[in-house]
Amino acid sequence: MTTFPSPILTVDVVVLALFDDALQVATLTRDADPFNGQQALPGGYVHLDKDQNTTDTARRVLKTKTDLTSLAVEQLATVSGPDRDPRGWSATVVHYALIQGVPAPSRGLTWVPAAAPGPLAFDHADLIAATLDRLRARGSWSNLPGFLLPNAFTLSDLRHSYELVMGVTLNDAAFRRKVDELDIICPLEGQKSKASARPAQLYRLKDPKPQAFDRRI
Amino acid sequence: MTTFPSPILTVDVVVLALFDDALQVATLTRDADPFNGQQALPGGYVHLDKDQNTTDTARRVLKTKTDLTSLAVEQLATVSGPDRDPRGWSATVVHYALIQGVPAPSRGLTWVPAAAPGPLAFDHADLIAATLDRLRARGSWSNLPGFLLPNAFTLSDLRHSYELVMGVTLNDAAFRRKVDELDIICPLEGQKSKASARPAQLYRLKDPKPQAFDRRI
DNA sequence: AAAATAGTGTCTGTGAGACAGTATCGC
DNA sequence: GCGATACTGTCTCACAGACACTATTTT
Repeated sequence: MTTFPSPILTVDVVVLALFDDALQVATLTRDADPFNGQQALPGGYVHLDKDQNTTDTARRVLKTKTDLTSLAVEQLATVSGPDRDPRGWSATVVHYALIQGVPAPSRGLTWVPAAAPGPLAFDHADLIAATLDRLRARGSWSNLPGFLLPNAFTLSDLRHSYELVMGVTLNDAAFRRKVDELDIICPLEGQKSKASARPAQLYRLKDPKPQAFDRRI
Repeated sequence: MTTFPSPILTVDVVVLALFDDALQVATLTRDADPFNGQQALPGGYVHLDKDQNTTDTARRVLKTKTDLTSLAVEQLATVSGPDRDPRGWSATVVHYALIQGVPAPSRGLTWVPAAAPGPLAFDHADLIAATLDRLRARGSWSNLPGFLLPNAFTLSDLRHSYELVMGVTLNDAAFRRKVDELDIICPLEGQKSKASARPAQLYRLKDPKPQAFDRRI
Protein backbone atom coordinates (compact mmCIF):
# COMPACT_ATOMS: atom_id res chain seq x y z
CA MET A 1 0.00 0.00 0.00
CA THR A 2 1.26 3.45 -0.87
CA THR A 3 1.45 5.93 1.98
CA PHE A 4 0.12 9.40 1.39
CA PRO A 5 1.29 12.65 2.93
CA SER A 6 -1.13 13.31 5.75
CA PRO A 7 -2.91 16.62 6.25
CA ILE A 8 -2.47 18.66 9.43
CA LEU A 9 -5.21 17.65 11.85
CA THR A 10 -6.30 20.02 14.60
CA VAL A 11 -9.26 20.49 16.91
CA ASP A 12 -10.82 23.93 17.31
CA VAL A 13 -13.40 24.88 19.89
CA VAL A 14 -16.09 27.52 19.58
CA VAL A 15 -16.62 28.45 23.23
CA LEU A 16 -19.95 30.20 23.70
CA ALA A 17 -21.43 32.06 26.64
CA LEU A 18 -24.50 34.22 27.03
CA PHE A 19 -24.09 37.71 28.45
CA ASP A 20 -24.62 41.33 27.48
CA ASP A 21 -27.82 40.14 25.83
CA ALA A 22 -25.99 38.20 23.11
CA LEU A 23 -24.03 35.06 22.41
CA GLN A 24 -20.33 35.69 23.00
CA VAL A 25 -17.42 33.62 21.77
CA ALA A 26 -14.02 33.22 23.44
CA THR A 27 -10.85 34.05 21.51
CA LEU A 28 -7.16 33.89 22.36
CA THR A 29 -4.27 35.88 21.02
CA ARG A 30 -2.04 33.67 18.93
CA ASP A 31 1.59 33.46 20.06
CA ALA A 32 2.96 31.38 17.22
CA ASP A 33 3.61 31.97 13.65
CA PRO A 34 0.78 31.69 11.26
CA PHE A 35 -1.32 34.72 12.25
CA ASN A 36 0.94 35.49 15.21
CA GLY A 37 -0.63 38.13 17.43
CA GLN A 38 -4.09 37.81 15.93
CA GLN A 39 -7.21 36.58 17.67
CA ALA A 40 -8.13 32.94 17.12
CA LEU A 41 -10.34 30.22 18.51
CA PRO A 42 -8.83 27.96 21.17
CA GLY A 43 -7.48 24.91 19.44
CA GLY A 44 -4.77 22.33 19.47
CA TYR A 45 -3.48 19.02 18.35
CA VAL A 46 -4.74 15.61 19.34
CA HIS A 47 -2.60 14.09 22.08
CA LEU A 48 -2.47 10.45 21.10
CA ASP A 49 -1.50 9.40 24.60
CA LYS A 50 -4.27 11.28 26.43
CA ASP A 51 -7.30 11.71 24.18
CA GLN A 52 -9.81 8.93 23.55
CA ASN A 53 -11.32 10.94 20.71
CA THR A 54 -11.41 14.47 19.34
CA THR A 55 -14.12 15.53 21.79
CA ASP A 56 -11.68 14.66 24.57
CA THR A 57 -9.19 16.86 22.77
CA ALA A 58 -11.73 19.66 22.71
CA ARG A 59 -12.39 19.33 26.44
CA ARG A 60 -8.66 19.28 27.19
CA VAL A 61 -8.08 22.35 25.02
CA LEU A 62 -10.96 24.10 26.75
CA LYS A 63 -9.54 23.31 30.17
CA THR A 64 -5.89 24.08 29.49
CA LYS A 65 -6.26 27.12 27.26
CA THR A 66 -9.29 28.86 28.74
CA ASP A 67 -9.60 27.29 32.21
CA LEU A 68 -13.32 26.83 31.57
CA THR A 69 -15.41 23.71 31.80
CA SER A 70 -18.55 22.85 29.91
CA LEU A 71 -21.27 20.27 30.30
CA ALA A 72 -22.11 20.61 26.62
CA VAL A 73 -19.23 19.91 24.26
CA GLU A 74 -20.33 18.60 20.89
CA GLN A 75 -18.74 18.02 17.54
CA LEU A 76 -19.90 20.36 14.82
CA ALA A 77 -18.12 19.21 11.68
CA THR A 78 -14.72 18.77 10.13
CA VAL A 79 -13.59 21.64 7.94
CA SER A 80 -10.75 21.01 5.55
CA GLY A 81 -8.94 22.30 2.51
CA PRO A 82 -5.60 23.24 1.01
CA ASP A 83 -5.86 26.97 1.64
CA ARG A 84 -7.28 27.47 5.10
CA ASP A 85 -3.86 27.18 6.77
CA PRO A 86 -0.79 28.74 5.12
CA ARG A 87 1.27 25.74 6.26
CA GLY A 88 -0.63 23.49 3.87
CA TRP A 89 -3.60 21.18 3.51
CA SER A 90 -5.30 21.04 6.86
CA ALA A 91 -8.37 19.65 8.54
CA THR A 92 -9.90 20.79 11.80
CA VAL A 93 -12.53 18.98 13.78
CA VAL A 94 -14.68 21.84 15.05
CA HIS A 95 -16.44 21.47 18.38
CA TYR A 96 -18.60 23.89 20.27
CA ALA A 97 -18.76 24.24 24.04
CA LEU A 98 -21.54 25.99 25.93
CA ILE A 99 -20.50 27.75 29.14
CA GLN A 100 -22.97 28.04 31.99
CA GLY A 101 -23.60 31.59 33.08
CA VAL A 102 -21.28 34.58 32.88
CA PRO A 103 -17.62 33.49 32.86
CA ALA A 104 -15.22 35.17 35.25
CA PRO A 105 -12.87 37.63 33.52
CA SER A 106 -9.61 35.92 32.66
CA ARG A 107 -6.24 37.14 31.46
CA GLY A 108 -5.63 36.24 27.86
CA LEU A 109 -9.22 35.42 27.06
CA THR A 110 -11.24 37.85 24.98
CA TRP A 111 -14.99 37.54 24.55
CA VAL A 112 -16.41 38.91 21.33
CA PRO A 113 -20.00 38.93 20.03
CA ALA A 114 -20.56 35.68 18.14
CA ALA A 115 -22.67 37.43 15.53
CA ALA A 116 -19.85 39.88 14.69
CA PRO A 117 -16.58 38.50 16.00
CA GLY A 118 -14.35 40.84 14.04
CA PRO A 119 -11.24 39.67 12.19
CA LEU A 120 -9.93 36.29 13.26
CA ALA A 121 -7.08 34.04 12.21
CA PHE A 122 -7.58 31.27 9.64
CA ASP A 123 -11.24 30.67 8.72
CA HIS A 124 -12.29 30.89 12.34
CA ALA A 125 -14.98 33.46 11.63
CA ASP A 126 -16.60 30.93 9.28
CA LEU A 127 -16.41 28.24 11.94
CA ILE A 128 -18.26 30.52 14.36
CA ALA A 129 -20.91 31.26 11.75
CA ALA A 130 -21.38 27.55 11.09
CA THR A 131 -21.75 26.95 14.82
CA LEU A 132 -24.42 29.63 15.07
CA ASP A 133 -26.28 28.04 12.16
CA ARG A 134 -26.19 24.68 13.83
CA LEU A 135 -27.31 26.08 17.16
CA ARG A 136 -30.14 27.99 15.53
CA ALA A 137 -31.31 24.84 13.77
CA ARG A 138 -30.92 22.59 16.80
CA GLY A 139 -31.83 25.04 19.51
CA SER A 140 -35.56 24.53 19.40
CA TRP A 141 -35.14 20.76 19.25
CA SER A 142 -32.95 20.36 22.30
CA ASN A 143 -32.20 21.63 25.75
CA LEU A 144 -28.93 23.15 24.49
CA PRO A 145 -29.90 26.77 25.23
CA GLY A 146 -30.34 25.72 28.87
CA PHE A 147 -26.62 24.97 29.06
CA LEU A 148 -25.86 28.66 28.57
CA LEU A 149 -27.60 29.54 31.85
CA PRO A 150 -26.29 29.32 35.42
CA ASN A 151 -27.31 26.42 37.64
CA ALA A 152 -30.47 28.18 38.74
CA PHE A 153 -32.60 30.13 36.30
CA THR A 154 -36.13 31.32 35.80
CA LEU A 155 -38.48 30.39 33.00
CA SER A 156 -38.03 33.87 31.60
CA ASP A 157 -34.26 33.36 31.56
CA LEU A 158 -34.71 30.09 29.72
CA ARG A 159 -37.06 31.60 27.19
CA HIS A 160 -34.66 34.47 26.67
CA SER A 161 -31.82 32.03 26.01
CA TYR A 162 -33.89 30.20 23.41
CA GLU A 163 -34.80 33.52 21.85
CA LEU A 164 -31.20 34.68 21.60
CA VAL A 165 -29.94 31.35 20.26
CA MET A 166 -32.71 31.08 17.71
CA GLY A 167 -33.01 34.74 16.85
CA VAL A 168 -36.76 34.87 17.28
CA THR A 169 -39.24 35.96 19.92
CA LEU A 170 -41.30 33.25 21.55
CA ASN A 171 -44.78 33.33 22.99
CA ASP A 172 -44.45 33.22 26.75
CA ALA A 173 -47.53 31.14 27.52
CA ALA A 174 -46.83 28.60 24.79
CA PHE A 175 -43.22 28.34 25.91
CA ARG A 176 -44.27 27.52 29.47
CA ARG A 177 -46.73 24.92 28.22
CA LYS A 178 -44.13 23.19 26.09
CA VAL A 179 -41.37 23.25 28.69
CA ASP A 180 -43.86 21.70 31.08
CA GLU A 181 -44.89 19.00 28.62
CA LEU A 182 -41.31 18.19 27.63
CA ASP A 183 -40.41 17.85 31.32
CA ILE A 184 -36.85 19.12 30.96
CA ILE A 185 -36.46 21.20 34.13
CA CYS A 186 -36.86 20.74 37.88
CA PRO A 187 -38.09 23.48 40.21
CA LEU A 188 -35.71 24.51 43.00
CA GLU A 189 -37.09 25.56 46.36
CA GLY A 190 -35.54 29.02 46.41
CA GLN A 191 -37.30 32.02 44.94
CA LYS A 192 -35.62 34.64 42.85
CA SER A 193 -35.91 38.15 44.21
CA LYS A 194 -35.61 40.30 41.13
CA ALA A 195 -35.67 44.02 41.80
CA SER A 196 -39.05 45.67 41.59
CA ALA A 197 -41.23 42.81 40.44
CA ARG A 198 -42.76 39.52 41.47
CA PRO A 199 -40.07 36.90 42.19
CA ALA A 200 -39.98 33.93 39.86
CA GLN A 201 -39.56 30.25 40.54
CA LEU A 202 -36.00 29.00 39.99
CA TYR A 203 -35.30 25.85 38.03
CA ARG A 204 -32.39 23.65 37.01
CA LEU A 205 -32.06 21.38 33.99
CA LYS A 206 -33.32 17.88 34.69
CA ASP A 207 -30.80 16.26 32.33
CA PRO A 208 -27.07 16.94 32.90
CA LYS A 209 -26.29 16.26 29.25
CA PRO A 210 -27.61 17.76 26.01
CA GLN A 211 -30.79 16.07 24.97
CA ALA A 212 -32.73 16.18 21.73
CA PHE A 213 -36.51 16.48 21.65
CA ASP A 214 -38.84 14.95 19.13
CA ARG A 215 -40.90 18.13 19.19
CA ARG A 216 -40.02 21.74 18.65
CA ILE A 217 -40.04 23.98 21.65
CA MET B 1 6.08 25.04 18.95
CA THR B 2 6.31 21.32 19.63
CA THR B 3 5.14 18.99 16.91
CA PHE B 4 2.88 16.13 17.86
CA PRO B 5 2.60 12.72 16.24
CA SER B 6 -0.37 12.98 13.95
CA PRO B 7 -3.22 10.47 13.89
CA ILE B 8 -4.08 8.51 10.77
CA LEU B 9 -6.76 10.45 8.87
CA THR B 10 -9.05 8.66 6.45
CA VAL B 11 -12.37 9.28 4.76
CA ASP B 12 -15.03 6.56 4.77
CA VAL B 13 -18.21 6.61 2.75
CA VAL B 14 -21.52 4.99 3.65
CA VAL B 15 -23.01 4.41 0.20
CA LEU B 16 -26.75 3.88 0.42
CA ALA B 17 -29.28 2.70 -2.13
CA LEU B 18 -32.91 1.69 -1.86
CA PHE B 19 -33.95 -1.69 -3.22
CA ASP B 20 -35.45 -4.97 -2.04
CA ASP B 21 -37.70 -2.83 0.13
CA ALA B 22 -34.87 -1.70 2.40
CA LEU B 23 -31.88 0.58 2.62
CA GLN B 24 -28.78 -1.20 1.35
CA VAL B 25 -25.17 -0.24 1.94
CA ALA B 26 -22.21 -0.93 -0.35
CA THR B 27 -19.20 -2.84 0.97
CA LEU B 28 -15.90 -3.86 -0.56
CA THR B 29 -13.62 -6.75 0.28
CA ARG B 30 -10.42 -5.47 1.83
CA ASP B 31 -7.21 -6.44 0.06
CA ALA B 32 -4.73 -5.00 2.52
CA ASP B 33 -3.67 -5.92 5.92
CA PRO B 34 -5.73 -4.79 8.78
CA PHE B 35 -8.86 -6.92 8.29
CA ASN B 36 -7.57 -8.30 4.99
CA GLY B 37 -10.33 -10.19 3.19
CA GLN B 38 -13.14 -8.79 5.29
CA GLN B 39 -15.94 -6.54 4.14
CA ALA B 40 -15.48 -2.82 4.72
CA LEU B 41 -16.88 0.53 3.71
CA PRO B 42 -15.25 2.23 0.73
CA GLY B 43 -12.68 4.62 2.09
CA GLY B 44 -9.32 6.15 1.45
CA TYR B 45 -6.82 8.80 2.21
CA VAL B 46 -7.04 12.46 1.37
CA HIS B 47 -5.07 13.27 -1.78
CA LEU B 48 -3.55 16.62 -0.94
CA ASP B 49 -2.97 17.41 -4.60
CA LYS B 50 -6.50 16.62 -5.81
CA ASP B 51 -9.02 17.15 -3.04
CA GLN B 52 -10.29 20.56 -2.03
CA ASN B 53 -11.83 19.10 1.10
CA THR B 54 -12.83 15.75 2.58
CA THR B 55 -16.13 15.73 0.72
CA ASP B 56 -14.12 15.84 -2.49
CA THR B 57 -12.21 12.87 -1.13
CA ALA B 58 -15.47 11.07 -0.49
CA ARG B 59 -16.67 11.74 -4.05
CA ARG B 60 -13.35 10.56 -5.49
CA VAL B 61 -13.41 7.40 -3.37
CA LEU B 62 -17.00 6.78 -4.46
CA LYS B 63 -16.07 7.14 -8.12
CA THR B 64 -12.81 5.20 -8.12
CA LYS B 65 -13.74 2.38 -5.76
CA THR B 66 -17.39 1.78 -6.59
CA ASP B 67 -17.82 3.48 -9.97
CA LEU B 68 -20.98 5.12 -8.68
CA THR B 69 -21.92 8.76 -8.59
CA SER B 70 -24.19 10.55 -6.20
CA LEU B 71 -25.95 13.90 -6.12
CA ALA B 72 -26.14 13.73 -2.35
CA VAL B 73 -22.79 13.37 -0.60
CA GLU B 74 -22.74 14.87 2.87
CA GLN B 75 -20.44 14.78 5.83
CA LEU B 76 -21.79 12.87 8.81
CA ALA B 77 -19.16 13.26 11.53
CA THR B 78 -15.58 12.49 12.38
CA VAL B 79 -15.08 9.35 14.41
CA SER B 80 -11.79 8.92 16.21
CA GLY B 81 -9.98 7.00 18.88
CA PRO B 82 -6.91 4.95 19.77
CA ASP B 83 -8.50 1.53 19.33
CA ARG B 84 -10.63 1.65 16.21
CA ASP B 85 -7.68 0.85 13.92
CA PRO B 86 -5.05 -1.68 15.02
CA ARG B 87 -2.39 0.50 13.41
CA GLY B 88 -2.93 3.17 16.05
CA TRP B 89 -4.85 6.32 16.88
CA SER B 90 -7.01 7.13 13.88
CA ALA B 91 -9.69 9.51 12.77
CA THR B 92 -12.10 9.03 9.89
CA VAL B 93 -14.31 11.68 8.39
CA VAL B 94 -17.48 9.74 7.65
CA HIS B 95 -19.61 10.77 4.69
CA TYR B 96 -22.78 9.28 3.33
CA ALA B 97 -23.74 9.12 -0.34
CA LEU B 98 -27.25 8.44 -1.61
CA ILE B 99 -27.47 6.55 -4.89
CA GLN B 100 -30.40 7.17 -7.22
CA GLY B 101 -32.35 4.06 -8.05
CA VAL B 102 -31.14 0.48 -8.18
CA PRO B 103 -27.41 0.31 -8.90
CA ALA B 104 -26.18 -2.00 -11.66
CA PRO B 105 -24.51 -5.14 -10.33
CA SER B 106 -20.76 -4.63 -10.15
CA ARG B 107 -17.84 -6.93 -9.53
CA GLY B 108 -16.28 -6.42 -6.16
CA LEU B 109 -19.19 -4.47 -4.73
CA THR B 110 -21.46 -6.17 -2.24
CA TRP B 111 -24.75 -4.66 -1.11
CA VAL B 112 -25.90 -5.57 2.36
CA PRO B 113 -28.98 -4.46 4.31
CA ALA B 114 -28.08 -1.27 6.17
CA ALA B 115 -30.12 -2.30 9.19
CA ALA B 116 -28.15 -5.57 9.55
CA PRO B 117 -24.92 -5.30 7.60
CA GLY B 118 -23.26 -8.31 9.20
CA PRO B 119 -19.66 -8.31 10.39
CA LEU B 120 -17.54 -5.51 8.96
CA ALA B 121 -13.96 -4.36 9.39
CA PHE B 122 -13.02 -1.67 11.92
CA ASP B 123 -16.03 0.07 13.49
CA HIS B 124 -17.76 0.33 10.15
CA ALA B 125 -20.96 -1.23 11.43
CA ASP B 126 -21.18 1.62 13.96
CA LEU B 127 -20.61 4.17 11.22
CA ILE B 128 -23.54 2.73 9.28
CA ALA B 129 -25.72 2.80 12.38
CA ALA B 130 -24.81 6.44 12.97
CA THR B 131 -25.67 7.25 9.37
CA LEU B 132 -29.07 5.62 9.71
CA ASP B 133 -29.71 7.62 12.87
CA ARG B 134 -28.83 10.84 11.10
CA LEU B 135 -30.97 9.98 8.10
CA ARG B 136 -33.89 9.06 10.29
CA ALA B 137 -33.61 12.35 12.13
CA ARG B 138 -33.08 14.44 9.02
CA GLY B 139 -35.26 12.53 6.61
CA SER B 140 -38.50 14.24 7.41
CA TRP B 141 -36.82 17.64 7.36
CA SER B 142 -35.26 17.40 3.93
CA ASN B 143 -35.63 16.05 0.44
CA LEU B 144 -32.88 13.50 1.12
CA PRO B 145 -35.11 10.42 0.68
CA GLY B 146 -35.85 11.68 -2.83
CA PHE B 147 -32.20 11.17 -3.75
CA LEU B 148 -32.62 7.43 -3.28
CA LEU B 149 -35.14 7.27 -6.14
CA PRO B 150 -34.53 7.16 -9.90
CA ASN B 151 -34.93 10.28 -11.99
CA ALA B 152 -38.65 9.70 -12.41
CA PHE B 153 -40.78 8.49 -9.55
CA THR B 154 -44.35 8.52 -8.35
CA LEU B 155 -45.69 10.09 -5.20
CA SER B 156 -46.14 6.61 -3.78
CA ASP B 157 -42.49 5.86 -4.48
CA LEU B 158 -41.49 9.03 -2.70
CA ARG B 159 -43.67 8.30 0.27
CA HIS B 160 -42.31 4.78 0.43
CA SER B 161 -38.75 6.14 0.45
CA TYR B 162 -39.57 8.46 3.33
CA GLU B 163 -41.22 5.58 5.15
CA LEU B 164 -38.22 3.28 4.76
CA VAL B 165 -35.71 5.97 5.72
CA MET B 166 -37.69 7.07 8.76
CA GLY B 167 -39.00 3.68 9.77
CA VAL B 168 -42.61 4.81 10.05
CA THR B 169 -45.74 4.67 7.96
CA LEU B 170 -47.07 7.95 6.66
CA ASN B 171 -50.58 9.06 5.90
CA ASP B 172 -50.96 9.18 2.14
CA ALA B 173 -53.29 12.18 1.91
CA ALA B 174 -51.28 14.27 4.37
CA PHE B 175 -48.07 13.36 2.57
CA ARG B 176 -49.45 14.58 -0.77
CA ARG B 177 -50.62 17.80 0.84
CA LYS B 178 -47.25 18.53 2.39
CA VAL B 179 -45.22 17.63 -0.69
CA ASP B 180 -47.46 19.98 -2.62
CA GLU B 181 -47.05 22.80 -0.11
CA LEU B 182 -43.28 22.35 0.17
CA ASP B 183 -43.02 22.49 -3.62
CA ILE B 184 -40.10 20.10 -3.90
CA ILE B 185 -41.02 18.11 -7.00
CA CYS B 186 -41.95 18.80 -10.63
CA PRO B 187 -44.44 16.67 -12.57
CA LEU B 188 -43.11 15.01 -15.72
CA GLU B 189 -45.36 14.60 -18.71
CA GLY B 190 -45.10 10.82 -18.96
CA GLN B 191 -47.39 8.51 -17.06
CA LYS B 192 -46.22 5.45 -15.26
CA SER B 193 -47.84 2.23 -16.40
CA LYS B 194 -47.62 0.01 -13.39
CA ALA B 195 -48.94 -3.51 -13.86
CA SER B 196 -52.54 -4.07 -12.82
CA ALA B 197 -53.50 -0.68 -11.47
CA ARG B 198 -54.12 2.94 -12.34
CA PRO B 199 -50.95 4.63 -13.67
CA ALA B 200 -49.50 7.36 -11.52
CA GLN B 201 -48.07 10.75 -12.39
CA LEU B 202 -44.27 10.77 -12.58
CA TYR B 203 -42.21 13.45 -10.89
CA ARG B 204 -38.62 14.56 -10.50
CA LEU B 205 -36.97 16.49 -7.69
CA LYS B 206 -37.12 20.24 -8.24
CA ASP B 207 -33.81 20.87 -6.47
CA PRO B 208 -30.71 19.03 -7.71
CA LYS B 209 -29.07 19.28 -4.29
CA PRO B 210 -30.16 18.20 -0.82
CA GLN B 211 -32.36 20.82 0.75
CA ALA B 212 -33.56 21.24 4.32
CA PHE B 213 -37.14 22.21 5.10
CA ASP B 214 -38.30 24.33 7.99
CA ARG B 215 -41.27 22.03 8.41
CA ARG B 216 -41.55 18.31 8.91
CA ILE B 217 -42.90 16.32 6.04
C1' DA C 1 -67.21 -6.66 -12.98
C1' DA C 2 -63.49 -7.11 -9.67
C1' DA C 3 -59.07 -5.91 -8.00
C1' DA C 4 -55.66 -2.71 -7.39
C1' DT C 5 -53.49 1.49 -6.97
C1' DA C 6 -53.89 6.78 -7.60
C1' DG C 7 -55.70 10.73 -6.00
C1' DT C 8 -59.33 14.04 -3.41
C1' DG C 9 -62.68 16.07 -0.03
C1' DT C 10 -64.01 16.51 4.51
C1' DC C 11 -64.19 15.87 9.50
C1' DT C 12 -61.95 16.15 13.77
C1' DG C 13 -58.51 16.45 17.35
C1' DT C 14 -54.39 18.65 18.88
C1' DG C 15 -51.28 22.07 19.59
C1' DA C 16 -49.48 26.78 19.07
C1' DG C 17 -50.24 31.77 19.23
C1' DA C 18 -52.83 35.65 21.02
C1' DC C 19 -54.38 37.92 24.71
C1' DA C 20 -56.80 39.04 28.62
C1' DG C 21 -56.85 38.31 33.28
C1' DT C 22 -54.84 37.12 37.96
C1' DA C 23 -50.80 36.90 41.36
C1' DT C 24 -47.06 38.77 43.94
C1' DC C 25 -43.38 41.50 44.61
C1' DG C 26 -40.90 46.67 45.40
C1' DC C 27 -41.82 51.33 45.89
C1' DG D 1 -52.16 52.51 45.53
C1' DC D 2 -48.99 51.82 41.08
C1' DG D 3 -45.69 49.70 38.21
C1' DA D 4 -43.53 45.66 36.95
C1' DT D 5 -42.86 41.03 36.12
C1' DA D 6 -44.66 36.10 36.86
C1' DC D 7 -47.97 33.04 35.76
C1' DT D 8 -52.73 31.06 34.04
C1' DG D 9 -57.16 30.42 31.50
C1' DT D 10 -59.41 30.57 27.27
C1' DC D 11 -60.34 31.47 22.40
C1' DT D 12 -59.22 30.63 17.83
C1' DC D 13 -56.82 29.21 13.84
C1' DA D 14 -53.99 26.04 11.30
C1' DC D 15 -52.38 21.74 10.39
C1' DA D 16 -51.97 16.70 10.55
C1' DG D 17 -54.25 12.28 10.67
C1' DA D 18 -58.23 9.47 9.58
C1' DC D 19 -61.10 7.86 6.34
C1' DA D 20 -64.44 7.60 3.03
C1' DC D 21 -64.97 8.60 -1.56
C1' DT D 22 -63.92 8.98 -6.59
C1' DA D 23 -60.77 7.89 -10.67
C1' DT D 24 -58.34 5.01 -13.83
C1' DT D 25 -56.09 1.23 -15.12
C1' DT D 26 -55.43 -4.41 -15.76
C1' DT D 27 -57.39 -8.88 -15.72
